[in-house]
Amino acid sequence: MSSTDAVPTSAPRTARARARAELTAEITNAARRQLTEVGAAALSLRAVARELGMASSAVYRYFPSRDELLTALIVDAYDAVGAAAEAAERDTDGQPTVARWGALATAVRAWASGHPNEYALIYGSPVPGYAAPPDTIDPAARPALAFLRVVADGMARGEIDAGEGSPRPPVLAGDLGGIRDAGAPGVPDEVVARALLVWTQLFGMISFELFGHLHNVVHDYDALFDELVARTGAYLVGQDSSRSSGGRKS
Amino acid sequence: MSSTDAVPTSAPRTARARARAELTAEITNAARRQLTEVGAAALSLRAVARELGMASSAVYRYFPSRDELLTALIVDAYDAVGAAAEAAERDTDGQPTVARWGALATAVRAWASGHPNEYALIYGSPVPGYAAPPDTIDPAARPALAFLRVVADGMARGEIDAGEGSPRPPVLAGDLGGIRDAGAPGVPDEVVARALLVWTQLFGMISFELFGHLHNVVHDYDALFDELVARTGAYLVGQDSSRSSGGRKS
DNA sequence: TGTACATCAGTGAACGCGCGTTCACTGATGTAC
DNA sequence: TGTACATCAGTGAACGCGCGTTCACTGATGTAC
Repeated sequence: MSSTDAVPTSAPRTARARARAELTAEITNAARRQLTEVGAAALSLRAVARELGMASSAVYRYFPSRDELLTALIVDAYDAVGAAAEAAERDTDGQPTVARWGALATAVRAWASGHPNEYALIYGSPVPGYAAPPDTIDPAARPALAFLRVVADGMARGEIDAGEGSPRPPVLAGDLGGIRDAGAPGVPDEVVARALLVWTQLFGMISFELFGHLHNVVHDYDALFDELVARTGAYLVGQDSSRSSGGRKS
Repeated sequence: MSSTDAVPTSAPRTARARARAELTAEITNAARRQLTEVGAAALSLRAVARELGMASSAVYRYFPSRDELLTALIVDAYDAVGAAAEAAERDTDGQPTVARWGALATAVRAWASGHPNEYALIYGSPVPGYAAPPDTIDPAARPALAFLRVVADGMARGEIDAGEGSPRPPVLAGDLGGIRDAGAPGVPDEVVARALLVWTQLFGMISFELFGHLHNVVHDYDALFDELVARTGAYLVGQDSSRSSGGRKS
């Protein structure tokens, strides 16, 4: 889950290398903890150093600047949701598409609820003055790619009713085709469009919940989530929209 | 559009009062401009004062603290989207529900695109260390209430097919009922649930666009938006989901 | 209409704070022979 | 295996910065009589 895991953990030989790997992880952990308390924009190198009981200048042996530390946190966060989504996808292999979608959506929401500030870091407002470097691109794509695998799989197994496609402007068809090429082979435009709809709905719903836009309006967020996920699932596979299966999870 | 408009603008008698109203507006304008450049978390009283060429201490004659200035900006932003949504609702009076939904959604997105930092301020991550005071509650509800008017109106005119309701857990039914009571009289739970789905989808889609999650994936955001809004419109009124009307706007 | 007093707007200096980053340094760990 | 030198980790002081907020003050505007 930590960015240092990207580098193979296979027994760093020297004591120095071992200590370095451990301290790098401890620093990102402390930063993550600080994120939880104070939010992304207020994350400070000095506070992290303080929490670890070391001189603030020492942190510079591990991260060349505050922004690089932020980048590590962002990559970690994307990797964490990505891993959660991939696990849900893997664990439901062979199950009906609607169930797989429900599991994946629930996994994303569970991660978000458990790590609200990390969720806000990657799916909320961009951090002012921070430009995400290219290293974040691949991790950022992981959750969506896991989702597209569910869609492509459902399509291949004939569980998704693509209906009769209606004409779309060529630019849009091009974008939808690009998504198909990137991770949903064999999925027609119609279904890619549905996938985009339910995917953005998922994040809109989670953001509304976590950022307080349903405060005093919704009281049982679990129930609402299950209801709407059942609906988006039905929509995704092309079932009649007015038939909402009340399939509840755990 | 400015928070000072809440106080009746009806000719302040004394020159002092007039000057005070003007300067208060100038301060929020400068703050809004700063927001555009630097984001919410980095908004600073001193920078605002600098832009207006006055001593930083002078700002305290108008706003007792930085947080109060932030609150004014938040209220202004909600009022601005709210006004845009209400105008769309009003201007499409008598038109089909799907068209009204399209106009309202397009108006919200247009405002968001034109004021990305204000959008991020109210619909993005919460500002760390800032707790929204009760004054923000009413303005925050305006866009949703305008939307619910469209739904209630469509229901009353028989344009929305409610289908046969399926059983829902009592807590959820209670929440949906609360929404009906708050602004959608006569709208059955089934349709309130659909409204929640398309409403959260709208903001998820806008956030993905503005916060860069579709970067290099989608190239024609207008086309995608029109496509998905046509779909959520059809879903809202209970039309067959696989029939997407290609209704494009302006 | 004119005067005396109260209210308010704006100034500039100062407070204490935490921040990111640099630098010369000490001592420990690693490497070459 | 032992020594000599190079590399690295961590320290503590210092830099310059911008921030929110307070305070005693000056001068202008408003109000009561």
